[in-house]
Formats: sequence, C-alpha cells, structure tokens
Amino acid sequence: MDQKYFPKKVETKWQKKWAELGTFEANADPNRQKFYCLEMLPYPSGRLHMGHVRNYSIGDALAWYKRLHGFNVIHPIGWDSFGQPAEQAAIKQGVNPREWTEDNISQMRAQLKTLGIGYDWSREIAAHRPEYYKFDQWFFLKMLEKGLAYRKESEVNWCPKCETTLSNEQASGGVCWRCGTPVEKRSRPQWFVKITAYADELLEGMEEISDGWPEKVLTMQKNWIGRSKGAFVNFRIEGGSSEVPSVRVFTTRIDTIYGVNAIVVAAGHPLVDANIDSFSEEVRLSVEEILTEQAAPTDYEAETEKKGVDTGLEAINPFSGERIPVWIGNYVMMSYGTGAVMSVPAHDERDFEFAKKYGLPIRQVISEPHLVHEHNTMQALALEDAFTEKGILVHSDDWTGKPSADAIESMTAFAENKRFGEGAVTYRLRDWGISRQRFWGSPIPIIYCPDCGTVPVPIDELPVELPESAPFTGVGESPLAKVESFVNVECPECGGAAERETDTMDTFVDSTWYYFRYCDPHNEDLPFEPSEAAYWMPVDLYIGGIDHAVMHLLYTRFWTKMMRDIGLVDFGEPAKSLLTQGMVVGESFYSKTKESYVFPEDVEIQRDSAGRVTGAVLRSDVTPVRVAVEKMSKSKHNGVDPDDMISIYGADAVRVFVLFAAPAENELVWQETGIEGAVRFLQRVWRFVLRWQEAIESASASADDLAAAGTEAPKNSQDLRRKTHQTIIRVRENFESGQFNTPVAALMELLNSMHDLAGEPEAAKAVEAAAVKEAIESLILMLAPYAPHFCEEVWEAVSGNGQGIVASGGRFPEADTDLAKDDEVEIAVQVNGKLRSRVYASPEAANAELESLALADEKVSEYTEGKTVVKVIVVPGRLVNVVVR
RNA sequence: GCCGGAGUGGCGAAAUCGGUAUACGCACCAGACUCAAAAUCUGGCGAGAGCAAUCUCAUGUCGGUUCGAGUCCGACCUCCGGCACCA
Repeated sequence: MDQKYFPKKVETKWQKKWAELGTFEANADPNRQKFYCLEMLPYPSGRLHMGHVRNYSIGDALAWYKRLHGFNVIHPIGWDSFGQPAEQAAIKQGVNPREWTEDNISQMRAQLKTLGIGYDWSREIAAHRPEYYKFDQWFFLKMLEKGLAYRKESEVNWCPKCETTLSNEQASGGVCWRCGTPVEKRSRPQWFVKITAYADELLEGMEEISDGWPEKVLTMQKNWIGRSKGAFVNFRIEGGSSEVPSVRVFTTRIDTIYGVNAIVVAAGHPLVDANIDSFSEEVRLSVEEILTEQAAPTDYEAETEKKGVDTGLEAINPFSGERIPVWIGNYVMMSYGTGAVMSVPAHDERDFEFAKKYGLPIRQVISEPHLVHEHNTMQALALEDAFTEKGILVHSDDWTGKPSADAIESMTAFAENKRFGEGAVTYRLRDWGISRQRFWGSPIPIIYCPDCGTVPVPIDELPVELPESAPFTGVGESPLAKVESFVNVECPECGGAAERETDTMDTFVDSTWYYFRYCDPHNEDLPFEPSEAAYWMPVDLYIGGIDHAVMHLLYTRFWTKMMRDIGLVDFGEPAKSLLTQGMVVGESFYSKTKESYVFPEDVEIQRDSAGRVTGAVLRSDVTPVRVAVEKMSKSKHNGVDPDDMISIYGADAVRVFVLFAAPAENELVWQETGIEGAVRFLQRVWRFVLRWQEAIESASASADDLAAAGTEAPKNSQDLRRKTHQTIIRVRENFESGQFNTPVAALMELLNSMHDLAGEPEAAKAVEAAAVKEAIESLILMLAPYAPHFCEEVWEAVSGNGQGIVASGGRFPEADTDLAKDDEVEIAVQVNGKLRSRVYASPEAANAELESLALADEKVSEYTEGKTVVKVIVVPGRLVNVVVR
C-alpha cells in the first residue's frame, strides 16, 4: 500500500491480477448456490457512455455483493451487434459493416476492462457472428415447424424516390432521411412470429414474477397485451353490394347495443371497397383523404381530429331491428379488431365526441341505479359527457332493468342462439413482424422455389451466412437482394433453381435469448445445452433501462415460453427480478441566436442570490442561452466521456459516484463536482487505513478478546463497534432491497465515526485497536462492491493476502445485533400532532413508561395546562402524541 | 392522442411499515494550518420573525381521510419514458 492513493496504478494492477487468477470466471457447480446477474446487452456504438457505466456498475456491485456471500456468480457480457447503425455507416462512409462492428467491439471491450467490471469474458458473445445467428435461424425453423412463424402481407415505410424501406427513425417527421421525400406506406409479404398465441400465458405468468418485477412494468405489459373480453356482433347491411352483406364489430359493451346510433368502419374496410362505385363524390374523396392520412408515418404529437363521412348505407341493429347509418371514420383502424365499431355515443367517449361533431343522436341506455326511474319515464337526458360506467339498462326491450353484467351475459347468449354473434376475447397485442429489408441482420432461412414454393433451409445446412459484403447504396431493394451468389440457390427439395429470402431478422430476435447462450456460449449443435441452462437460469436479477419495459421484455418472456414448449428449458419466466434504471442526463445549452447547441465552457450561467439558475448567456456576445437537462448526446454537447472521467478520477471513484448520486431507478444528472466527493471519500479511507495499519497489525486482540472485554472496553470503542454493526445491518438491508445509493451514505457515516472515535493509533490499547480493525475490515468488505480495485489493494495491505478478497475468503461482515443496540433512544413528544419536546429512554422502555415520561415533561405541561388529555398515542421507540382538548 | 412514471433545501438526495422532514454528499460561508495557495482539518448552512429562549411556515398546486400525511385518497399543473422498423 503506497503512501498515497494512485487510482491508475491500483486499477491496472488488479485488472491484471483478476485476469490472471480468473477471478470472475464461473463454472456450473451443483454443490454451490448460483446467482445470475445480468445487464442488458449493449449495442456496440464504439464508445461507452455514462448510461452503460451506470448499468454495469449497478450489476457489478450486486455481483460482488453476492460473491462476498459465497454465491457462484455468473456475470456475463456480449454485444447486440446487428442493427441499423452499421448499415447506415456503410451507406454514408462506405465502410464494411463487419469491420466497423468488430472495431467498435474492440474499443468498447477495452473500455469495459478499464472500468474493471467483473465479467466472465470467456462467455462473451456477439450477435453478428455466424456461430450466434445460426441459432436465430435454428429457432426460426423450430417455430415454423410448430406453426408459430408465418408469412403475410404487412406495411412498411417506403420512400418512393429511393425505392427502399425506411425504419421509423429514418422516416421521422414523415420524410425520408436521405432525400426528404414524403414517406408512404407500402404493403409487402413479411414473416411474423405468433406471440399472440401466448397472450394469455404472458398475462398469467406475471403472477409468478410480480414480487421481483416493478409493478409499472407489468402494468405496461398488461396494457400492451390489452386483453378484452366481449362479443362479436354482425350487422346486416341494407342497400349495398351483395359482396359484403354484413359488417362484424367487436364490443366489450354489448349491453349498450340499444344505444347504437351508427356503425363506423375503417376507410380500408372491405365494405368500402365493395361499394366504392356507388358512393357519392364527397364520400369517395373522404375515403381517399383518410387513407392518405393513415398512410403517413404516425406523428404522436399531433392531435388527430375525429373525422368521418356518412356512406348512405344502412345497417340493421340485430337486437332492435332499427336502421342506423354506416359511417366511415378516421379513428377506426383496419389493423385493429374487425376494422368496424358500433358507435354508442352515450356510453363511449370517442363515440360521444364523434356524435357531437356530426350532430348524431345520442341515446342513453345505461343508467346509474338511483336514476333508473327517471330514465324509464323520460326519453333521454341531455348528457354532458359519455357515461362509461356499468349500470342498469334502460330503453332496452326485454333487458330493461337488468344490471350491465347480467345483460352482457344474456345478450351474448342471445346473439349466439340467433347466430348473429358470439362471445369472444380480443387482444391489442399483434403478432411480431420480424422481417427487415436490410443487410446487417440474421438471414431468414427460407428458399422460394418456383415449383415447391416456400421451403425451409434444412437445419443441418445452418447457418445461412451473410456474404462478406454487398452494394450499400441506400437505394432500391435490400443490399442482400443484389448479391447474386447469395440469392441464387438450389431448391433443397427438387434441386431446381430457386431464390433465397433476402430479408433479415429484426434485431430484437438476437436479444430475446442471448442470456441463455451465455450459459453455454460455444455450443455448436444447440443454442445451449439444457443442463447448463438448468443450472444457471433463470436470471436472478436483470438490470436495464425502463425504455425496454414493454417490447424487449415481452418478446423475451414469450421466447422463453416457446423454448419451454420445444423442450429446451422447464420454466416459463426468464428473470426472477428486474431493476429498471433511469437515464443519465446532463445540462445542455441551446443558443437561440445561433440556432444550435453550444459548449458548456462558452456559457455564463446567471443565478439569483439563493443560487437558483435564472438564465444563461453566451460569453462571447451575451446573447441568451436556453438551459435544459436532457439525455446525454454528442450533438447537444452535454455528454461526458467515461474514459476522461476514469483517467482523471479513477474507475473506482466513477463507480462510487454513479451509484451514490441517485437511486438506480431515478434519472441521474451528471455533475462533475459530485465525483470529486467520491475521490475524497476514497482518499479519506486510504489515509485512515495507512495511519492505523501498524497499530492494527500489532493488535493481538482477536474477536473473542473483543467480546470478552464487553462492557469493560472503553466507551469510544463500544460506540465504534455499535456504529460498525449498525452500519452492517443498514448496508445489508439496503442491498437486499435493491438500494445502491444509501449504503455509500452509511459507509461515509461509518468513516466519519471512525475519525471521531478511533483516537490516536500510537496510544491505542489492544481492545481499542481491535475495534478499529473490525471497523476497517468491515468497511473495506462493504465497500468492495463499489470500489473493487481500491478495496482489493487495501485488503491486501491489512490481510497480507494478495490473491484477492473473494479467493482469500473475504466475506461480507456479519452483524451482531446486540452490539448494534443503542443504550438510549430519543423519543419525540407531540401535543396534538405537533412536535413539542423530546425525551430519552431505553429502546425497550414500555409504553406506560414513555407515556409518563412524556406527560412529566415541562414543555408538554405548558401545552396541556388547563386542557383535558383525551388520548395518548405511543409508538414504541419513536414517539408519544398527547391529544388534548 | 393512448399507456406508464416522477416532482422534498442552491443542487444530487434520505426518511422503504402513516410516526422527530432534510441523513449522506456537492456547492457555499467562516475558522485552523501555510509566507501564500492547493490539499487537509474544525464549525455553520430550508425560509421568515426574534437580543434570546423560542415561534410560525415549508416535501409541485388545491382539497380530503387521520391523534398524526413527503408517505394514503381525489382533482389539477409541469417534466420524463414507451407506442410495435433506433436498440
């Protein structure tokens, strides 16, 4: 241990040692309890950003914590290395996507090693390598076999000028990213995976994981799946083409059917197609307008006004026999449900708005129970708003007077009997489209033969490898379609000339099962050996951004169930618990005059006397600058390069800071001054240990002697031991509940107490030195998850063992609850709920004792004098509240 | 627009079970050490009133439940995430 703390030196030393000793390599061992700590797979952009640092620091802290508890910890990493940026770089800069990706991975791997995250590098995987994507293809074929993969027509963003498919990002703002041409939607055949077959199971499985997953994530998934129980009802159409004699709607509220004032269909509904020639000019124009509007990429910001047009057709309400108009509305989507709805304005908000706008009749058929009588006598009541609750039916023939729930049941049965409808369950969830018209992804292993049709590539011919390169023009068909040697192939069935599928898979496919692959990363025959996965899986803690709450996490839950059904695993939920971390944000400065983001060093921040930011100006010309806190990015000049931070402050300080600064779930505002506090803390620990090193080495007192000294020990030592053991309890509790910021605060407090209570090492008695030794060792072991290099170095100095903390038997300290007990606690005394005084008592003091102590208190009598004590509430060990009148 | 969150000192935050609001850190102020500075150490630090003891107010806003609300309930405001081809 050097006289001064040199982070770089310590970190280099231990990173080398860890690699040599294989400290973080894990092997399945049925005799040991495993712990699977997983962080979300990064996209190899080339540079680590603070979000990564945060994600991996959290994971590594927990991995260390579990190792210190004797768990067999697996903590792997890999690369989500397929995807758009590599292909974008190929188009823009002419680089080879494979080389570009490999370079990025090398850079980021080096950065991760500098950070000292304890990964098992022998398990590293990368999605773009054939040995990995072979099994994307393998899974696809398995799903095809099971009927879980199928092809259908579906829309893509299309640039008519570049004649190419665009991602939503490339089509943002409704125009092509390269040429600015307005983007259209175009239909083409694409492959889908039947996630909807697992919709109910995805809902049911939530119960199993509800303890470990944030409720908000499960709620979001629940809403995304959007299960609704209801009924299909067919409405006969009068006066239209015989091609489409009726329209089917789905409703969850069949009980409101006597209030239907119209049928509203989507512009793309077959009824519209079938009758388009008989429609008036006005209707035809509206249809076209709505279709054009719906063909543009969705702009979520813009509020779409409800629009519609009466087709002139009529539908017959099968319950009442009433004739109602058929409308076309822009708020009805062909892709959702049946593409037609029954409009019940009195009981649905959207229908209400629509009816108000077009002056359609609004008839109330559900009433609040206490108003039923009025509704039976009056025809209708002018409604202010739609009444969407369930209630009692009115004006509904035989069903009048029935409660909604009963009516829904019997009306559905009636529709089934009369064969114009049936009960049904629908989902908002749609099947997962996995086709991408791109090069940089896993090829879909399908061959199209003019004679045999769609033929799967035989499983023993996998992988279908991507060619070395392709023409990357950004124009025309996917680059892969232009590589003849790839496209032209013999049909596996008839041997005739055939063509390969040139679409590749969505990169979400790669990330659905990567953490299963970590269990057995070099398997050539199977995605993983079931026995390996059986040991390591499921994941004990999965850590990643909240932005993945729905899609990735739903896909991967689905994939797990699919893998269970093909016999690879015997469970259906891949992760026991989930921690969603917040974003890392930084202050950004936008100059209105320059219309661009400017560098922080060019900005002068103005504050009021209290220190609040009131504004900012550009140093050069004193023009105003807008200050915001936004997600870090290069273009906003508010990013921080982790490498810079590490070289200035050291990896340990960076890690301590990101974990200390905010709870993992919160947004983290990057402030460089904060990290200096982290370094200062480490340096204080270093100096303290250095000062005491000699004294604690010569301290002969063992733990037993310490215990024997008991109450005979000097007060300072007793106080220090109490603080040490209280800290152990706190840190443990916090870790177990997923709090990573508060343990650091607790450790800082412990260090402060050590300073206050330790005294001078030269004058310390054996018992005192032993108490200090206990504090130091506990502190180091508890700090190791945050600052592993630092703690390894200090541990080596105090223990004399250079094999590393875990290998030399270092374990998380155990708390002695007796030692942690306070002699005396402060009890708050309130009068009528307001804090008036404090009394001191033993933590075990009985309620009656606390009550009399409180009532005897001078301050309390001041407030109770002349009044009657109505009630005294005592919370043991906390407070006494005297209620007077 | 739909779905899901979050708002506590100058700043990051703590209080996890309805029980002493502001632990810990940053910034700032004062002092010690120093020729000086840095580093380090000591002390102060929500707002207002008061010489002081102390009192009043304060957890986005408004209202409610309770002996007691940052915490529970209702309405609102602001900001953030997701919305199926960024990952």
